[in-house]
Amino acid sequence: MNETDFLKDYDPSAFQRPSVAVDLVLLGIRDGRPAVLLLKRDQHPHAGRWALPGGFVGIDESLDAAAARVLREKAGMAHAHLEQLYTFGAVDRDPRMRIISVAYLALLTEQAFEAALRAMPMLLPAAIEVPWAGEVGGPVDALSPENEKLALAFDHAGILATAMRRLRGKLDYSDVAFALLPELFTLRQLQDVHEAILGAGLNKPAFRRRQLDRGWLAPTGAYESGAAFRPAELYRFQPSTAD
Amino acid sequence: MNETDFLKDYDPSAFQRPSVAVDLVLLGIRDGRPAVLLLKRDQHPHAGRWALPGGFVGIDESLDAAAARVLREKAGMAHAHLEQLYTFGAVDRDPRMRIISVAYLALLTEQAFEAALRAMPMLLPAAIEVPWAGEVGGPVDALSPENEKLALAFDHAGILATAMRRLRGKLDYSDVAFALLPELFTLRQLQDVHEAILGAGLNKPAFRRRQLDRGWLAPTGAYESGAAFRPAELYRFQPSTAD
DNA sequence: TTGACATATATTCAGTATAGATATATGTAG
DNA sequence: CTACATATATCTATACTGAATATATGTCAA
Repeated sequence: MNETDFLKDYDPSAFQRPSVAVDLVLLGIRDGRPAVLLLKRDQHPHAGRWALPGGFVGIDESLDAAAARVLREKAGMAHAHLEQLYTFGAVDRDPRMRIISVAYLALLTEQAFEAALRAMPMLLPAAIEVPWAGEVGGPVDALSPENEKLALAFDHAGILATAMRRLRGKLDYSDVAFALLPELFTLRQLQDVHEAILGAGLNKPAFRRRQLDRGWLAPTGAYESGAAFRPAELYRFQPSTAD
Repeated sequence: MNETDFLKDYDPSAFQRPSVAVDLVLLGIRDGRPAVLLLKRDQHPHAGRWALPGGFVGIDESLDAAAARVLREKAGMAHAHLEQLYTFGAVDRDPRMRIISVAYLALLTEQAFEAALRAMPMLLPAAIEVPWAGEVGGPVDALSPENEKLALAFDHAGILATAMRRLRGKLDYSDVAFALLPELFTLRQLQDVHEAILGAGLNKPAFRRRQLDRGWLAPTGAYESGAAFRPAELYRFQPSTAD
């Protein structure tokens, strides 16, 4: 910004500022499908619709800190994989006033997802249905536990679609999948996560090879228990030293 | 955001709002290297340092519209490939006041880059030096025409590094490279753009094959002229119909 | 105690893509 | 007309991928 613009701004009444909020896509895998945690709006506007948890950004609070605070306040969660997704700034996205929303993607393990549901009973777990393949695609649907399409508030359907595109895009060149898994996991669990996000089956031996060759998987020597068949080895995610 | 938070906001004096700005990374290829257009700051803070062109977002202006306006006002340009990059929201990124900046990446053809320099003589073309390979990396440097490292204002060095990471990441699965080329171009020019952005040489026959197999290149039957050797065929970018 | 079973893990093989090297084509310049 | 620089085409060895097959290892039920 240049100085002329800035000087105008020194007078707080010179022009109006938009409000800035963060909205969280709390995403996990549930019953083999991607799922998101939603809150029901009980007030105008969009009363009765389902919304992503969010909150305004404090004047002395960074965006990342605001996202972490919303995670704490709305999902009762101290830590999660949090990454900025996209900033939504259409003028009329909120009919009340100008609100710019910085969307964050929060990735939850299955345990964290269920813990959030217990801690905050007003949260609804909604399965995400992605009706397109690959990474280029239009809207997605959020389904109620009864498998009915949910009406989302504001532009939150668009935010959700952006989250799924981002997640699919990053899946095979980044380590995001591990943010959805517990500390110890089997290769089958890792593949299940990939398949849930991609919405497609994968070739098992090829998947194993690629994952093991990546150098991110540290075998633990321990094995899963309780299965009615040969138990699989448990692995741990080990961030690459080469990075 | 929930209603409690929102009601607080109905009273404009209840809490302060941050200012929201857009900053543009005006990027082109110059002398075979990626280059960015910068403005010298003549006022406190960071007086004498070089900054990305930017401007505040109007209360009735979408983020994309604000970016397009800055492109027009600061670079004298009606159109360019514009995409949102990342939103920077550290509390102390501007010492004067709280300003959240939504960074945009603007891709300019070589002609557009030079036209901007002519239209706005205060713009400085700075070569970008990326001291890392691949897509994961730290800071980058902006070099003056005399090849000296420029001191950038605010967190703009970080924004520039984010832009280069994004560009490298998108290069081979998206069509961004064509935004840096004129309407008609040869395969050699396309490869030059890729090599400039990646900072590395590429195998020529393999590059040609991959590009031609993608289905984005429409041969025109016309050939370049004026070269002291066999002229190459001119191609046109044709967005895939399958997408 | 033993064999059926379901899954993990290992191996193999063919088809495909890729990098790199080499060969050929085609314009300008002297 | 020939040298030359580059475009374009062809070839080959290698790596990767998907799919099929074989073997290992636990639980469970007869």
